[in-house]
Amino acid sequence: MTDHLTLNMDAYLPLRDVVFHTLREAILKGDLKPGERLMELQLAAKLGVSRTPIREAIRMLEQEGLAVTIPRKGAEVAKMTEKDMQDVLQVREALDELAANIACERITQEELDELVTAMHEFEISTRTKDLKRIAETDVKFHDVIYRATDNPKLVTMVNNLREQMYRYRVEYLKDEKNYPTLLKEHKEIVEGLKTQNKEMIAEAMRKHVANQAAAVQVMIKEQE
Amino acid sequence: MTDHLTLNMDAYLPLRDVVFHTLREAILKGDLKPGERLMELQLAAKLGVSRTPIREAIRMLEQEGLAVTIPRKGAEVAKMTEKDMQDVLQVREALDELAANIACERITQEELDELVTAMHEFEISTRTKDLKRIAETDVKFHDVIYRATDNPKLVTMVNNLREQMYRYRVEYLKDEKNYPTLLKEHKEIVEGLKTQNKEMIAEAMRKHVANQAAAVQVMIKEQE
DNA sequence: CTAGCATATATTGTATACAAAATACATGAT
DNA sequence: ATCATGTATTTTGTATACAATATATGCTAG
Repeated sequence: MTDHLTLNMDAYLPLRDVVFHTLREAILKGDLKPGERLMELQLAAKLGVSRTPIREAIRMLEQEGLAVTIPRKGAEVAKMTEKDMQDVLQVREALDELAANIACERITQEELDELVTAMHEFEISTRTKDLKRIAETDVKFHDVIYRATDNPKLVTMVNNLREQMYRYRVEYLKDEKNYPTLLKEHKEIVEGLKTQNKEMIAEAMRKHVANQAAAVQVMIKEQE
Repeated sequence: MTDHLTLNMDAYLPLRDVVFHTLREAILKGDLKPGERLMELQLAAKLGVSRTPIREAIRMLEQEGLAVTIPRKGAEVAKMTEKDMQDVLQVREALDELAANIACERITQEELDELVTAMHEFEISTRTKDLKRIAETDVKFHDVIYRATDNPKLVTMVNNLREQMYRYRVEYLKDEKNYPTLLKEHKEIVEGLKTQNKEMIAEAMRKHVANQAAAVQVMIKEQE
C-alpha cells in the first residue's frame, strides 16, 4: 500500500463515510491493489481514526463489490477473474444499451451542450498526460449520458459496474495510442445522440466497452 | 415493528451477517415496514447482541438499498416512491430480458427439470394459502432461470432489484385471483425456454413484471 | 394559550477494552 | 531436514464507555 492515504475532512460527514470514500478512491486509483489486505488497525492508524469507522466502511465496500471479507481472516481488495470481467461486461452492455436508448429520447439541449463540453475537456486532458485527469474527464463524459436517463437507480448500477473494471483500466489510459480511438468513439456517441440514432449509439458504446475489455484482460492475467 | 425478531444462530457466522440476514428477511417479509426506524439499541436488545453488529448490518442494508441513513438521525427502512419503482422496473426489464436470452441459450436439461419442479411447487403452494411459502416458491422459480445464466453478478443485481419491490408485493400474492395469471406466465416462460423462443420468454417476463407493477403501485400510494 | 428557551432524555458517532480466533514462530521429536 | 505441537503475536469479533448531536419535555414570558 502506498502510504499517503489521508482523510479529506472538509465536509462534516460521519467518519465512516469519509473513510469509505477515501478507501474507495484508493482502490479505484490503484493505490490499494487487488488482493491487498485491508487491516483495520493499520488503516485506523494511517487515517487517524478508530477501528469502528474503518469496519463500517469496509462493510460498505464489501457490498459494492470492491472488497471481500473472509470471516475471522479479514478483508482484502476484491480481485477480478477473467470470468468476473466477462460477467460484468455482459451486464454492462445491456445497461449501457438501455441507458443509451433512454438518453436518446430524453436528453435535453442543455445536456447535449454539457456532453460536448465534456468531450472537449476529455480531448484536452489527453494532451496533458495527467492520468488522473484523463480518467476523471472520461468518467464525466459518460456521467452526462447516464444522468440524462433521469434514472438514479440505473446510474448507480452502471457506475458500480464501471468501478469494478476501472481499477484495472489505468494501463489502458496510459497508452497514448488509444486516445484517437477513444475520441472517435466519444464523437460517435455524441453524434448518435444528436441525431437520435439509437443503433449508432448502442454500437459505439459496445465498441467502446469492448475495446477496454482486452486491456483489462491483460491486467487481470498479470494479477493471476 | 413486530416483536418476534430472533436470530438464527445455527451457522457459525459473524453476528453482523446473522443480523444482516435477519433484518433483511424482516424487511422483505414486511415485519419491518418502509419508513420504520431502525434504532440500534432497540434492535440490539431485541436480538440480544451489542450495537456493533447491528451497525455493521445497517451499513450493509444501506448499500443494498433496503435502508436509508440520515447522519446523526439514524436509519430507517427505505421507502419507495412511484418514481423509484418505475426506475427499478426499467432496469429490471432490461436485465430480465438479458437473463432470459442467456438462459435460453445455456439452460441444461437438468435445470429445465428443476424449473418444471419449481413451477409445480409454486402451483401447489398457491393452494396452501401460506403466503411465506408462496413467495418463496415464486422466488425459487425465478432463481432457477437466473442461475442458468451462469452469471453471478447478474443474479446478484436482479435479486437486488427484486428485493426492492418484493416487500411491496405481499398484497399482490394475497389475492387469490392473481394465481391463475401467475401460473400461466410461469408456464409460458418454461415453454419458451424449452423451445428456445427468446421473444416468447422476454414477452412473458415483461408481462409478469408489469402485472406486479400495478399492485405494487397501490401499496406505494398507500404508504405515501 | 403559544412561542421560545432551557434542560433532560434518547440516539447516534467514535473510541477503546476485552475475547476469540487465526497466524507466525520457535521448539523438539522423529 | 521435516513435521508436529505448543506458545506468542497479530488480527478480527463483540461489547461497552464516552462524546456529540438530535429530540422531547417542561417551564416561563408574553
